[in-house]
Amino acid sequence: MSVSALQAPPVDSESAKPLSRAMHKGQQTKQAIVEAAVSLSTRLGLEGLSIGLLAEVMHMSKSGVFAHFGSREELQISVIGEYFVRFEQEIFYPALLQPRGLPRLRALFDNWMKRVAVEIQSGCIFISGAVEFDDRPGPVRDALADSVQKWQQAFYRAVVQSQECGHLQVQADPAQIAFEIHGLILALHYEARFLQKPESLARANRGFDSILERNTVQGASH
Amino acid sequence: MSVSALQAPPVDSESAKPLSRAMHKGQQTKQAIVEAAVSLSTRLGLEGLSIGLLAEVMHMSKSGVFAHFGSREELQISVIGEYFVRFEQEIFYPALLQPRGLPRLRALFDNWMKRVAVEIQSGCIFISGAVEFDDRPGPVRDALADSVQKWQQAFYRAVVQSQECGHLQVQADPAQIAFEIHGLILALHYEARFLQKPESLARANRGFDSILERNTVQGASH
DNA sequence: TGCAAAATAGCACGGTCGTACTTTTTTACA
DNA sequence: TGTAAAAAAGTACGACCGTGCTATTTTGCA
Repeated sequence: MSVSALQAPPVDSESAKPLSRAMHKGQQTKQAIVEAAVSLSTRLGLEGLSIGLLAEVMHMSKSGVFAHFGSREELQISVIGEYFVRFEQEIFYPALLQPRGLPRLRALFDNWMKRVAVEIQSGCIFISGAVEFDDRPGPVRDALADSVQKWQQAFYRAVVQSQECGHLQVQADPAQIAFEIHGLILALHYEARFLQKPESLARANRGFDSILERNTVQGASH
Repeated sequence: MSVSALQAPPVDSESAKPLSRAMHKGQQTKQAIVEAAVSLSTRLGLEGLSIGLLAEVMHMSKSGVFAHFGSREELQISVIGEYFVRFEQEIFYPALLQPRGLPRLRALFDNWMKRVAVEIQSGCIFISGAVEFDDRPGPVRDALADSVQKWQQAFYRAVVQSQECGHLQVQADPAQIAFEIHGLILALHYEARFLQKPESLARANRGFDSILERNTVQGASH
């Protein structure tokens, strides 16, 4: 589960989730609980997620749900883990199918935009969680920061590779580019979800194009 | 308290706050409570603000605090109002002392950066509140959205004025510029406060300069 | 098929929350 | 200074929270 987890699709066929065969009942329902918890957390935040509400949604008793995790913190950490796995599957792995450099960087951003179109209605744990845990140290905050830094590194890597491929100017600061892209994503979330401005998605796309233009090597093929 | 509230400094000398004379005891302590509530809310969010904790900080009874507002929602709305007043005083009014156009736009952003340097340790209600209330309709959300839109309009106005003064290109989309500036501020908050990256402030400043450069009228004096 | 083990439910506890109601204290003006 | 009004405290209630403990049900393997 190191950074290399972002480099290649998962190869384990043992711990995969929907192979109800070879998976005991407990693990199945635990997986189902985590999925319901993710759904609740995207809307209510990790802090808004309560075991009582989760039990109600699952048609289970509070203690039945609780027994799978042992503590609320462990539940929250499981949610973050599951959320990150989905991030990998929906955004990163598909982007790896594109060739290195600008095409992959674009795919990374485009996949993100597709996901955001959904998250406008639900919410993003990496954004709400950052606000909820920004001065609340502990294992939940650590798990959250780890996940965030993993995708930030993946984005950073894609920018650097674009430079190595001769698509982006070598004198550009890749961390600065990653920072500005992050800003576009945050502004999109804020303005589309809270202020309900439908034009925000186009604005984020325009901002991304503008960043690329201004750092593109003239005449490069991509 | 309409949009014009951003256009000029307050002129009322009657309802000003520290004139303990002519202000009954109740209003004084209410003001003190609101100030303590703002301090708590910046750190814990508007949702994390509780009457019990606030009473403890104020060395008062819960019911004593409660009586001043009648409901938690009213307390939260008071906090938002006070927070917005500070925004005006620390960011907007000083910027109005600068001449129209780029100097004022720069002052707006610079004042913001100064304030963020403080908010790194505490937090920003306009950011945490957006996450907490993005799908929780009601008067608190409305008050929050109103305040946010007021400063967004002030920023937008400064950009348009920069175009009118011949400082920024007229073909630029001022709303797009405002959107990208908003993104820089959000990324700064996120990366400095949650991820604790100290270089974020410089990154935000670089991003702002880059936005201006790319929309500046060549040879304009500013 | 029986039986240990795993999964789930039931119940209780102490805590915090917002808020309603009543009582006491403090204020400010005649 | 006396007194009505304002401010603050006291108390209680019901709701939800996380979590520990015990009983019951369900599972899966010998």
